[in-house]
Amino acid sequence: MAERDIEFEIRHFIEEIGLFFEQAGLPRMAGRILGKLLIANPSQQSLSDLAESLVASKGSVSTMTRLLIQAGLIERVSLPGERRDYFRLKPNAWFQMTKQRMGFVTALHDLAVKGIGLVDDDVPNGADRLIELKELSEFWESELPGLVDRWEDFRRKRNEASDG
Amino acid sequence: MAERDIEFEIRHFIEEIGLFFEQAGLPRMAGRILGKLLIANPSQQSLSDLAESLVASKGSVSTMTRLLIQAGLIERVSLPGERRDYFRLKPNAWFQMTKQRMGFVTALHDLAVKGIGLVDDDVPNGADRLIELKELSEFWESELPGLVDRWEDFRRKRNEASDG
DNA sequence: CTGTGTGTTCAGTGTTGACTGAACGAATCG
DNA sequence: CGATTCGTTCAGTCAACACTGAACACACAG
Repeated sequence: MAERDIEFEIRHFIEEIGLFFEQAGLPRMAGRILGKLLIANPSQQSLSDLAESLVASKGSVSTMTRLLIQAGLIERVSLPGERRDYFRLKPNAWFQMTKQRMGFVTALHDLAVKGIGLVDDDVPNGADRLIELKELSEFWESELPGLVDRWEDFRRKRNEASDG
Repeated sequence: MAERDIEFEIRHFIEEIGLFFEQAGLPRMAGRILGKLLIANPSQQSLSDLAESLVASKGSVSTMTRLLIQAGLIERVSLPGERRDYFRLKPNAWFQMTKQRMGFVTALHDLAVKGIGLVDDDVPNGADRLIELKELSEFWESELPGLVDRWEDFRRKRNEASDG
């Protein structure tokens, strides 16, 4: 495959990742930054690097990096004697993302409990849908710790396999 | 607590649910419909019911119910000798939602594999972030079946406890 | 000090998309 | 057959927001 084709495919890949994360609720540009950082070499990229390769304004990249840092997906890297900052994906960022989703779960739990309190006690099965919701969030809360453990096991085993 | 207060609180609850699902990517009106169906008595509501109680146009409700049906969260109920249709939450809708999220996971998996193919083989650790992504989606795929089983167990136990 | 490269902020723009309201088709009742 | 009610569709409106580009503040070099 020619150099030019690969370059084209990489741009396409970044765009796909951008669309993916847009669908997941992030601004498209934030998704593009994630895409770029996923395949970038070197793995850390400066704000100007990102702006140039994504054909975006520095303002936009600045805002989006801030967003992504706050979301815990990337981190800022500063080097002594270097004026510019670099950004790179946080290790374990993807799992972090799923862990953060758990905030949603507890929010749902609270809402469910609140709703149950509002339902008329005299109505038979009046709160059954809310109870199901509450139970689901409790289920997730009970599952999370084991999930984290098994993920760490999973990663460890993969690493051992690739090292040895 | 006075009737009027409860009514007010219920409206507020519906609004909160609406905001919650808006944050999760749905249109706010779709979230409000879910909120209404969560506490509604009776549990099935007609399009006109929903439009009236949510102070929305029938057009909007029609569009959003279609969306929610396609998402597998609600279902249409028609009765013989009844002109109007009714909508109600699908049982197990909430868990269905988490299962559907898994579609995202496989999409991510495909993207990760694609990205790995694009990374220059000569670069040491060039694809490590993509590999982490791929492994995470594989991890989720391996976890899902057990998760479903345990959720069904969980529900069954709760039901037995409340029945007996 | 000036000059250069850095990142942030912010007003303005353009677009997306949720929502409305009216027009329409379909079904039921008199 | 109207007349009525139901649900859908669609053009238009409005607000939210991603993104740009310029102005700005800061740091360092000469």
